[in-house]
Amino acid sequence: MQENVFDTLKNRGYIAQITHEDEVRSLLASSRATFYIGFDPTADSLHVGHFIQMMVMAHLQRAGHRPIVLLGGGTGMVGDPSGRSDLRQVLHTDTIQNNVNRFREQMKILLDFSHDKAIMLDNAEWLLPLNYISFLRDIGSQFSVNRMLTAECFRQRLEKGLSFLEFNYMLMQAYDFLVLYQRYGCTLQLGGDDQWSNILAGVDLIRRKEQANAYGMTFQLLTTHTGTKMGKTAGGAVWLDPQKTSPFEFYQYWRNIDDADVIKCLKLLTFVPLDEINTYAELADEKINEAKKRLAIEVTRIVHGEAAAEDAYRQAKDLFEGKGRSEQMPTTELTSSDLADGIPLLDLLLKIGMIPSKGEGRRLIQQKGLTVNGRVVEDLNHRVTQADFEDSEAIIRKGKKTFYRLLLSSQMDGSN
RNA sequence: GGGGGAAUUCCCGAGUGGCCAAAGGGGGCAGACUGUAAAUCUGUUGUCGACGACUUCGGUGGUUCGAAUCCACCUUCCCCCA
Repeated sequence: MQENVFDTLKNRGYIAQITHEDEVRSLLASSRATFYIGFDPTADSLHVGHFIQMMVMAHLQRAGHRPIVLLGGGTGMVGDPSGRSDLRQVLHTDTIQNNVNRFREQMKILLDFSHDKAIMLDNAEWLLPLNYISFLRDIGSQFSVNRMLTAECFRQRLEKGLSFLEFNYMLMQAYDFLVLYQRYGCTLQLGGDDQWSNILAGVDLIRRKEQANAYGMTFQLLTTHTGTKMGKTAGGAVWLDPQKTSPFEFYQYWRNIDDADVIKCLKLLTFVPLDEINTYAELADEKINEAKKRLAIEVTRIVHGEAAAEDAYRQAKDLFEGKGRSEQMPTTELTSSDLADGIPLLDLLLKIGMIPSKGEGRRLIQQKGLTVNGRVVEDLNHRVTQADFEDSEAIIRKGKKTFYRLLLSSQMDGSN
Protein backbone atom coordinates (compact mmCIF):
# COMPACT_ATOMS: atom_id res chain seq x y z
CA MET A 1 0.00 0.00 0.00
CA GLN A 2 1.82 3.00 -1.35
CA GLU A 3 1.31 6.36 0.29
CA ASN A 4 0.03 9.08 -2.00
CA VAL A 5 3.03 11.22 -2.84
CA PHE A 6 0.87 14.23 -2.19
CA ASP A 7 0.72 13.25 1.44
CA THR A 8 4.43 12.66 1.48
CA LEU A 9 5.01 16.19 0.30
CA LYS A 10 2.51 17.52 2.75
CA ASN A 11 3.90 15.62 5.70
CA ARG A 12 7.43 16.64 4.96
CA GLY A 13 6.33 20.24 4.98
CA TYR A 14 6.95 21.20 1.39
CA ILE A 15 3.57 22.58 0.50
CA ALA A 16 2.76 26.25 0.90
CA GLN A 17 -0.32 26.93 -1.27
CA ILE A 18 -2.53 24.87 -3.54
CA THR A 19 -5.16 25.98 -6.01
CA HIS A 20 -7.33 22.90 -5.60
CA GLU A 21 -6.20 20.55 -2.89
CA ASP A 22 -8.56 17.67 -3.61
CA GLU A 23 -8.04 17.70 -7.34
CA VAL A 24 -4.29 17.85 -7.02
CA ARG A 25 -4.35 15.08 -4.51
CA SER A 26 -6.31 12.78 -6.78
CA LEU A 27 -4.22 13.77 -9.78
CA LEU A 28 -1.15 12.64 -7.91
CA ALA A 29 -2.89 9.45 -6.88
CA SER A 30 -3.28 8.57 -10.53
CA SER A 31 -0.65 6.63 -12.37
CA ARG A 32 1.23 9.19 -14.34
CA ALA A 33 0.72 12.91 -14.11
CA THR A 34 2.81 15.41 -16.01
CA PHE A 35 3.81 18.51 -14.13
CA TYR A 36 6.33 21.26 -14.56
CA ILE A 37 8.60 23.65 -12.73
CA GLY A 38 10.39 26.52 -14.40
CA PHE A 39 13.94 27.62 -13.71
CA ASP A 40 15.24 30.90 -14.97
CA PRO A 41 18.94 30.88 -15.83
CA THR A 42 19.98 33.83 -13.72
CA ALA A 43 23.34 32.39 -12.68
CA ASP A 44 25.81 29.83 -13.94
CA SER A 45 24.85 27.28 -11.31
CA LEU A 46 21.81 26.11 -9.44
CA HIS A 47 21.77 26.82 -5.72
CA VAL A 48 20.05 25.41 -2.68
CA GLY A 49 16.86 27.30 -3.45
CA HIS A 50 16.58 25.34 -6.67
CA PHE A 51 17.59 22.19 -4.91
CA ILE A 52 14.41 22.09 -2.90
CA GLN A 53 12.41 22.22 -6.13
CA MET A 54 14.51 19.41 -7.49
CA MET A 55 13.74 17.38 -4.39
CA VAL A 56 10.06 17.82 -5.00
CA MET A 57 10.41 16.70 -8.57
CA ALA A 58 12.43 13.71 -7.44
CA HIS A 59 9.74 12.70 -4.96
CA LEU A 60 7.11 12.95 -7.66
CA GLN A 61 9.19 11.15 -10.23
CA ARG A 62 9.81 8.30 -7.84
CA ALA A 63 6.06 8.07 -7.43
CA GLY A 64 5.76 7.53 -11.16
CA HIS A 65 4.95 11.01 -12.34
CA ARG A 66 6.65 12.85 -15.14
CA PRO A 67 8.44 16.12 -14.45
CA ILE A 68 9.02 18.72 -17.08
CA VAL A 69 12.01 20.84 -16.24
CA LEU A 70 11.42 24.09 -18.04
CA LEU A 71 14.56 26.11 -18.48
CA GLY A 72 13.85 29.78 -18.90
CA GLY A 73 15.99 30.63 -21.90
CA GLY A 74 13.14 32.86 -23.02
CA THR A 75 11.75 34.15 -19.73
CA GLY A 76 15.31 34.82 -18.57
CA MET A 77 15.42 37.50 -21.24
CA VAL A 78 12.59 39.28 -19.48
CA GLY A 79 13.35 38.84 -15.80
CA ASP A 80 10.90 37.88 -13.10
CA PRO A 81 10.04 40.77 -10.77
CA SER A 82 8.56 38.42 -8.15
CA GLY A 83 10.16 38.57 -4.76
CA ARG A 84 12.58 41.26 -5.74
CA SER A 85 12.62 44.78 -4.52
CA ASP A 86 14.99 46.04 -7.15
CA LEU A 87 15.17 45.92 -10.89
CA ARG A 88 16.46 42.63 -12.11
CA GLN A 89 19.56 42.98 -14.14
CA VAL A 90 19.08 42.33 -17.81
CA LEU A 91 21.23 39.41 -18.82
CA HIS A 92 23.04 39.07 -22.04
CA THR A 93 21.81 36.46 -24.50
CA ASP A 94 25.06 34.49 -24.49
CA THR A 95 25.12 34.41 -20.71
CA ILE A 96 21.60 33.06 -20.61
CA GLN A 97 22.39 30.31 -23.07
CA ASN A 98 25.50 29.39 -21.15
CA ASN A 99 23.56 29.25 -17.90
CA VAL A 100 20.86 27.13 -19.46
CA ASN A 101 23.50 24.59 -20.41
CA ARG A 102 24.86 24.46 -16.89
CA PHE A 103 21.39 23.99 -15.40
CA ARG A 104 20.72 21.22 -17.86
CA GLU A 105 23.65 19.23 -16.51
CA GLN A 106 22.92 19.87 -12.86
CA MET A 107 19.32 18.75 -13.15
CA LYS A 108 20.57 15.26 -13.76
CA ILE A 109 21.80 15.13 -10.19
CA LEU A 110 18.34 14.23 -8.97
CA LEU A 111 16.26 13.45 -12.00
CA ASP A 112 16.23 10.54 -14.34
CA PHE A 113 15.75 11.71 -17.90
CA SER A 114 15.99 8.30 -19.49
CA HIS A 115 13.05 6.69 -21.27
CA ASP A 116 10.96 9.83 -21.23
CA LYS A 117 10.71 9.67 -17.45
CA ALA A 118 11.38 13.35 -17.35
CA ILE A 119 11.48 16.03 -19.98
CA MET A 120 13.72 19.03 -20.22
CA LEU A 121 12.67 21.97 -22.34
CA ASP A 122 13.78 25.51 -22.95
CA ASN A 123 11.01 28.05 -23.34
CA ALA A 124 13.21 30.05 -25.69
CA GLU A 125 11.91 27.56 -28.24
CA TRP A 126 8.43 29.07 -28.30
CA LEU A 127 8.91 32.46 -26.68
CA LEU A 128 11.62 33.87 -28.92
CA PRO A 129 9.75 33.39 -32.21
CA LEU A 130 6.60 35.04 -30.86
CA ASN A 131 5.08 37.76 -32.94
CA TYR A 132 4.25 40.74 -30.80
CA ILE A 133 0.92 41.69 -32.30
CA SER A 134 -0.44 38.19 -32.52
CA PHE A 135 0.70 37.43 -29.00
CA LEU A 136 -1.05 40.51 -27.71
CA ARG A 137 -4.25 39.65 -29.53
CA ASP A 138 -4.19 36.02 -28.59
CA ILE A 139 -2.83 36.05 -25.04
CA GLY A 140 -2.65 39.67 -23.90
CA SER A 141 -6.36 40.08 -24.45
CA GLN A 142 -7.00 37.49 -21.75
CA PHE A 143 -5.34 39.52 -19.03
CA SER A 144 -6.80 42.28 -16.97
CA VAL A 145 -4.29 44.89 -15.98
CA ASN A 146 -6.49 45.87 -13.06
CA ARG A 147 -6.30 42.36 -11.80
CA MET A 148 -2.59 42.00 -12.39
CA LEU A 149 -1.91 45.12 -10.40
CA THR A 150 -3.56 43.62 -7.36
CA ALA A 151 -1.17 40.64 -7.46
CA GLU A 152 1.16 40.47 -4.52
CA CYS A 153 4.23 40.14 -6.67
CA PHE A 154 3.72 43.59 -8.15
CA ARG A 155 2.72 45.33 -4.94
CA GLN A 156 6.07 46.38 -3.65
CA ARG A 157 7.38 46.98 -7.10
CA LEU A 158 4.68 49.54 -7.74
CA GLU A 159 6.35 51.66 -5.12
CA LYS A 160 9.91 51.04 -6.18
CA GLY A 161 9.36 51.02 -9.89
CA LEU A 162 8.47 48.32 -12.35
CA SER A 163 9.40 48.31 -16.01
CA PHE A 164 6.96 47.25 -18.69
CA LEU A 165 9.40 44.53 -19.60
CA GLU A 166 9.13 42.91 -16.18
CA PHE A 167 5.41 43.49 -16.05
CA ASN A 168 5.13 41.13 -18.99
CA TYR A 169 6.84 38.32 -17.17
CA MET A 170 3.59 37.00 -15.81
CA LEU A 171 2.18 36.63 -19.32
CA MET A 172 5.23 34.75 -20.46
CA GLN A 173 5.00 32.27 -17.63
CA ALA A 174 1.27 31.84 -18.09
CA TYR A 175 1.86 31.22 -21.76
CA ASP A 176 4.48 28.59 -20.93
CA PHE A 177 1.93 26.69 -18.92
CA LEU A 178 -0.55 26.89 -21.78
CA VAL A 179 2.01 25.59 -24.26
CA LEU A 180 2.96 22.72 -21.98
CA TYR A 181 -0.68 21.88 -21.49
CA GLN A 182 -1.28 21.81 -25.22
CA ARG A 183 1.82 19.88 -26.15
CA TYR A 184 2.34 17.56 -23.21
CA GLY A 185 -0.96 17.49 -21.40
CA CYS A 186 0.68 19.13 -18.43
CA THR A 187 -1.98 20.19 -15.96
CA LEU A 188 0.05 21.00 -12.91
CA GLN A 189 2.59 23.72 -12.30
CA LEU A 190 4.73 23.79 -9.20
CA GLY A 191 7.16 26.34 -7.91
CA GLY A 192 8.49 28.30 -4.99
CA ASP A 193 5.91 30.23 -3.04
CA ASP A 194 7.02 33.47 -4.68
CA GLN A 195 5.67 32.01 -7.93
CA TRP A 196 2.08 31.86 -6.72
CA SER A 197 0.79 34.80 -8.76
CA ASN A 198 2.51 33.64 -11.91
CA ILE A 199 1.16 30.14 -11.51
CA LEU A 200 -2.37 31.40 -10.96
CA ALA A 201 -2.08 33.42 -14.15
CA GLY A 202 -1.29 30.24 -16.05
CA VAL A 203 -4.13 28.30 -14.48
CA ASP A 204 -6.49 31.09 -15.49
CA LEU A 205 -5.15 31.28 -18.99
CA ILE A 206 -5.66 27.58 -19.58
CA ARG A 207 -9.21 27.82 -18.32
CA ARG A 208 -9.98 30.73 -20.62
CA LYS A 209 -8.27 29.44 -23.73
CA GLU A 210 -8.95 25.75 -23.37
CA GLN A 211 -11.89 25.58 -20.99
CA ALA A 212 -9.79 23.08 -19.13
CA ASN A 213 -8.76 22.64 -15.53
CA ALA A 214 -5.17 23.13 -14.55
CA TYR A 215 -3.73 23.30 -11.09
CA GLY A 216 -0.96 24.94 -9.22
CA MET A 217 0.92 24.30 -6.03
CA THR A 218 3.75 26.15 -4.36
CA PHE A 219 6.40 25.10 -1.88
CA GLN A 220 7.95 26.64 1.15
CA LEU A 221 10.90 28.79 0.38
CA LEU A 222 14.00 27.76 2.18
CA THR A 223 14.24 30.32 4.94
CA THR A 224 15.84 30.27 8.34
CA HIS A 225 13.61 30.34 11.38
CA THR A 226 14.23 34.09 11.55
CA GLY A 227 12.74 34.46 8.11
CA THR A 228 15.79 35.34 6.12
CA LYS A 229 16.72 33.47 3.01
CA MET A 230 18.75 30.40 3.67
CA GLY A 231 21.74 29.47 1.63
CA LYS A 232 23.74 32.62 1.98
CA THR A 233 27.39 32.55 2.83
CA ALA A 234 30.24 34.97 2.64
CA GLY A 235 30.74 33.95 -0.94
CA GLY A 236 27.12 34.68 -1.78
CA ALA A 237 24.98 31.62 -2.24
CA VAL A 238 25.50 27.96 -1.57
CA TRP A 239 25.93 26.60 -5.06
CA LEU A 240 25.56 23.09 -6.32
CA ASP A 241 28.55 23.52 -8.60
CA PRO A 242 31.59 22.12 -6.77
CA GLN A 243 33.76 24.71 -8.50
CA LYS A 244 31.78 27.48 -6.86
CA THR A 245 31.11 25.85 -3.50
CA SER A 246 33.44 22.98 -2.69
CA PRO A 247 31.89 19.80 -1.30
CA PHE A 248 33.61 20.50 2.02
CA GLU A 249 32.21 24.02 2.24
CA PHE A 250 28.86 22.62 1.19
CA TYR A 251 29.00 20.00 3.91
CA GLN A 252 30.05 22.57 6.48
CA TYR A 253 27.19 24.86 5.58
CA TRP A 254 24.68 22.23 6.63
CA ARG A 255 26.79 21.02 9.51
CA ASN A 256 26.66 24.51 10.97
CA ILE A 257 23.00 25.14 10.37
CA ASP A 258 21.02 26.79 13.15
CA ASP A 259 19.57 24.32 15.67
CA ALA A 260 16.09 25.54 14.93
CA ASP A 261 16.34 24.70 11.24
CA VAL A 262 17.79 21.19 11.25
CA ILE A 263 14.60 19.20 11.31
CA LYS A 264 13.02 21.28 8.61
CA CYS A 265 16.07 20.81 6.43
CA LEU A 266 16.14 17.09 6.99
CA LYS A 267 12.56 16.91 5.80
CA LEU A 268 12.99 19.14 2.81
CA LEU A 269 16.49 18.36 1.61
CA THR A 270 16.97 14.67 2.27
CA PHE A 271 15.10 11.44 1.74
CA VAL A 272 15.55 10.33 5.34
CA PRO A 273 12.24 8.72 6.39
CA LEU A 274 9.99 10.80 8.59
CA ASP A 275 10.00 8.48 11.59
CA GLU A 276 13.74 8.57 11.59
CA ILE A 277 13.69 12.34 11.43
CA ASN A 278 11.33 12.36 14.35
CA THR A 279 13.90 10.60 16.49
CA TYR A 280 16.35 13.37 15.62
CA ALA A 281 13.74 15.89 16.66
CA GLU A 282 13.91 14.46 20.18
CA LEU A 283 17.54 15.41 20.56
CA ALA A 284 18.44 18.40 22.66
CA ASP A 285 21.43 20.66 23.16
CA GLU A 286 24.68 19.36 21.83
CA LYS A 287 23.08 16.09 20.80
CA ILE A 288 21.51 18.09 17.99
CA ASN A 289 24.90 17.89 16.37
CA GLU A 290 24.06 14.32 15.43
CA ALA A 291 21.12 15.57 13.41
CA LYS A 292 23.30 18.18 11.75
CA LYS A 293 25.87 15.62 10.76
CA ARG A 294 23.22 13.44 9.27
CA LEU A 295 21.77 16.37 7.39
CA ALA A 296 25.15 17.44 6.07
CA ILE A 297 26.17 14.03 4.90
CA GLU A 298 22.83 13.23 3.30
CA VAL A 299 22.59 16.45 1.35
CA THR A 300 26.22 16.34 0.30
CA ARG A 301 25.78 12.77 -0.85
CA ILE A 302 22.85 13.66 -3.04
CA VAL A 303 24.57 16.63 -4.61
CA HIS A 304 28.19 15.59 -4.80
CA GLY A 305 28.06 11.84 -4.51
CA GLU A 306 29.02 9.26 -1.94
CA ALA A 307 32.78 9.67 -2.20
CA ALA A 308 32.77 13.44 -1.86
CA ALA A 309 30.36 13.26 1.05
CA GLU A 310 32.54 10.70 2.76
CA ASP A 311 35.62 12.87 2.27
CA ALA A 312 33.89 15.94 3.60
CA TYR A 313 32.61 14.03 6.58
CA ARG A 314 36.01 12.61 7.38
CA GLN A 315 37.74 15.91 6.94
CA ALA A 316 35.30 17.62 9.29
CA LYS A 317 35.68 14.85 11.83
CA ASP A 318 39.46 15.00 11.70
CA LEU A 319 39.54 18.74 11.93
CA PHE A 320 36.99 19.38 14.62
CA GLU A 321 36.71 16.22 16.60
CA GLY A 322 40.19 14.89 16.10
CA LYS A 323 43.64 16.27 16.14
CA GLY A 324 43.04 19.27 13.96
CA ARG A 325 44.55 17.87 10.85
CA SER A 326 43.28 15.83 7.99
CA GLU A 327 44.58 14.17 4.89
CA GLN A 328 41.60 15.62 3.08
CA MET A 329 42.28 19.26 3.70
CA PRO A 330 43.60 21.54 0.99
CA THR A 331 47.33 21.16 0.68
CA THR A 332 50.27 22.81 -1.00
CA GLU A 333 53.67 21.21 -1.32
CA LEU A 334 56.85 23.15 -0.81
CA THR A 335 60.43 22.08 -1.23
CA SER A 336 63.20 22.83 1.18
CA SER A 337 64.80 25.15 -1.33
CA ASP A 338 61.56 27.15 -1.48
CA LEU A 339 62.03 27.70 2.22
CA ALA A 340 65.73 28.43 2.16
CA ASP A 341 65.22 32.15 2.69
CA GLY A 342 61.83 31.77 4.26
CA ILE A 343 58.63 32.80 2.53
CA PRO A 344 56.79 35.82 3.93
CA LEU A 345 53.72 34.31 5.56
CA LEU A 346 51.37 37.00 4.31
CA ASP A 347 52.45 36.44 0.72
CA LEU A 348 51.89 32.76 1.13
CA LEU A 349 48.43 33.19 2.62
CA LEU A 350 47.46 35.50 -0.18
CA LYS A 351 48.70 33.06 -2.76
CA ILE A 352 46.80 30.10 -1.39
CA GLY A 353 43.69 32.22 -1.04
CA MET A 354 43.30 32.16 2.71
CA ILE A 355 43.19 35.94 2.85
CA PRO A 356 41.86 38.39 0.28
CA SER A 357 44.50 41.02 1.01
CA LYS A 358 47.52 41.48 3.20
CA GLY A 359 45.70 44.13 5.18
CA GLU A 360 43.19 41.51 6.20
CA GLY A 361 46.04 39.16 6.96
CA ARG A 362 47.70 41.66 9.28
CA ARG A 363 44.46 42.22 11.11
CA LEU A 364 44.07 38.51 11.46
CA ILE A 365 47.50 38.16 13.01
CA GLN A 366 47.02 41.16 15.25
CA GLN A 367 43.81 39.66 16.55
CA LYS A 368 45.52 36.35 17.13
CA GLY A 369 43.37 34.54 14.65
CA LEU A 370 46.14 32.69 12.88
CA THR A 371 48.09 29.67 14.02
CA VAL A 372 50.75 27.49 12.46
CA ASN A 373 50.87 24.01 13.89
CA GLY A 374 48.90 25.26 16.85
CA ARG A 375 51.17 28.17 17.68
CA VAL A 376 49.71 31.64 17.46
CA VAL A 377 51.54 33.79 14.94
CA GLU A 378 52.58 37.05 16.60
CA ASP A 379 54.93 38.54 14.05
CA LEU A 380 53.33 40.41 11.16
CA ASN A 381 56.40 39.77 9.06
CA HIS A 382 56.77 36.15 9.96
CA ARG A 383 58.60 34.16 7.33
CA VAL A 384 57.77 30.52 6.89
CA THR A 385 60.83 28.33 7.28
CA GLN A 386 61.53 24.72 7.99
CA ALA A 387 61.29 25.54 11.67
CA ASP A 388 57.52 25.87 11.23
CA PHE A 389 57.20 22.29 10.10
CA GLU A 390 56.68 19.21 12.18
CA ASP A 391 56.95 15.89 10.46
CA SER A 392 57.17 17.75 7.16
CA GLU A 393 53.83 19.35 7.79
CA ALA A 394 52.63 22.79 8.76
CA ILE A 395 48.93 23.24 9.46
CA ILE A 396 47.81 26.80 9.02
CA ARG A 397 44.59 27.61 10.78
CA LYS A 398 42.61 30.77 10.26
CA GLY A 399 40.02 31.42 12.89
CA LYS A 400 38.30 28.27 14.01
CA LYS A 401 37.16 26.75 10.80
CA THR A 402 39.58 27.36 8.00
CA PHE A 403 42.49 24.98 7.65
CA TYR A 404 45.28 24.63 5.16
CA ARG A 405 48.18 22.24 5.06
CA LEU A 406 51.69 22.90 3.85
CA LEU A 407 53.67 19.85 3.04
CA LEU A 408 57.43 19.79 2.90
CA SER A 409 58.23 17.75 -0.12
CA SER A 410 60.72 15.02 0.68
CA GLN A 411 62.22 14.82 -2.74
CA MET A 412 65.28 16.87 -3.41
CA ASP A 413 64.80 19.29 -6.17
CA GLY A 414 67.86 19.60 -8.29
CA SER A 415 67.07 22.90 -9.86
CA ASN A 416 69.26 24.89 -7.53
C1' G B 1 7.56 67.54 -23.98
C1' G B 2 7.86 70.71 -19.11
C1' G B 3 9.42 70.88 -13.91
C1' G B 4 11.88 68.75 -9.58
C1' G B 5 15.11 65.23 -7.15
C1' A B 6 18.98 61.45 -6.78
C1' A B 7 23.83 58.81 -7.85
C1' U B 8 28.81 57.88 -1.51
C1' U B 9 33.17 52.66 0.43
C1' C B 10 30.22 44.95 0.09
C1' C B 11 24.73 46.76 1.12
C1' C B 12 21.60 50.61 3.36
C1' G B 13 22.62 55.41 4.58
C1' A B 14 25.14 60.30 6.83
C1' G B 15 28.32 63.86 4.99
C1' U B 16 27.31 70.18 1.35
C1' G B 17 35.15 73.49 0.64
C1' G B 18 40.11 71.73 4.64
C1' C B 19 39.52 68.31 11.28
C1' C B 20 37.07 62.70 5.41
C1' A B 21 39.53 56.68 3.92
C1' A B 22 34.51 59.40 4.91
C1' A B 23 29.21 59.03 10.95
C1' G B 24 25.64 55.13 11.89
C1' G B 25 23.44 50.44 10.83
C1' G B 26 23.67 45.75 8.23
C1' G B 27 26.88 42.20 6.48
C1' G B 28 31.97 40.18 6.70
C1' C B 29 36.41 38.79 9.51
C1' A B 30 38.72 37.78 14.28
C1' G B 31 38.53 37.26 19.89
C1' A B 32 35.52 35.74 24.46
C1' C B 33 31.47 32.41 25.79
C1' U B 34 29.88 27.52 23.64
C1' G B 35 28.09 22.40 21.10
C1' U B 36 32.09 23.26 14.44
C1' A B 37 24.97 26.08 16.62
C1' A B 38 22.09 30.46 18.06
C1' A B 39 22.05 34.71 21.18
C1' U B 40 25.36 38.06 23.62
C1' C B 41 29.87 40.95 24.43
C1' U B 42 34.72 42.96 22.34
C1' G B 43 37.88 44.33 18.40
C1' U B 44 38.15 45.15 13.29
C1' U B 45 36.46 46.17 8.27
C1' G B 46 40.02 50.68 0.90
C1' U B 47 45.12 49.12 -0.80
C1' C B 48 50.28 48.93 -0.09
C1' G B 49 56.98 48.55 0.63
C1' A B 50 52.09 50.92 6.95
C1' C B 51 53.92 56.23 12.78
C1' G B 52 54.02 57.11 5.88
C1' A B 53 52.19 56.68 0.88
C1' C B 54 48.63 55.74 -2.80
C1' U B 55 43.58 55.08 -4.88
C1' U B 56 38.04 55.88 -3.69
C1' C B 57 32.36 59.25 -3.12
C1' G B 58 28.13 57.87 -11.32
C1' G B 59 31.51 59.90 -15.88
C1' U B 60 34.42 63.96 -18.10
C1' G B 61 36.41 68.67 -17.68
C1' G B 62 36.79 73.19 -14.72
C1' U B 63 37.07 76.81 -10.15
C1' U B 64 40.37 76.67 -5.75
C1' C B 65 46.42 76.58 -2.08
C1' G B 66 42.75 72.57 -1.16
C1' A B 67 36.62 69.24 -3.65
C1' A B 68 32.65 63.55 -1.91
C1' U B 69 31.28 68.66 -1.08
C1' C B 70 31.29 74.54 -5.85
C1' C B 71 30.56 75.16 -11.62
C1' A B 72 29.69 73.02 -16.73
C1' C B 73 28.54 69.10 -19.71
C1' C B 74 27.36 63.85 -20.04
C1' U B 75 25.15 59.07 -18.30
C1' U B 76 21.59 56.48 -15.42
C1' C B 77 17.45 56.30 -12.06
C1' C B 78 13.15 58.30 -9.42
C1' C B 79 9.01 61.78 -8.75
C1' C B 80 5.35 65.49 -10.40
C1' C B 81 2.78 67.81 -14.61
C1' A B 82 1.38 66.84 -19.98
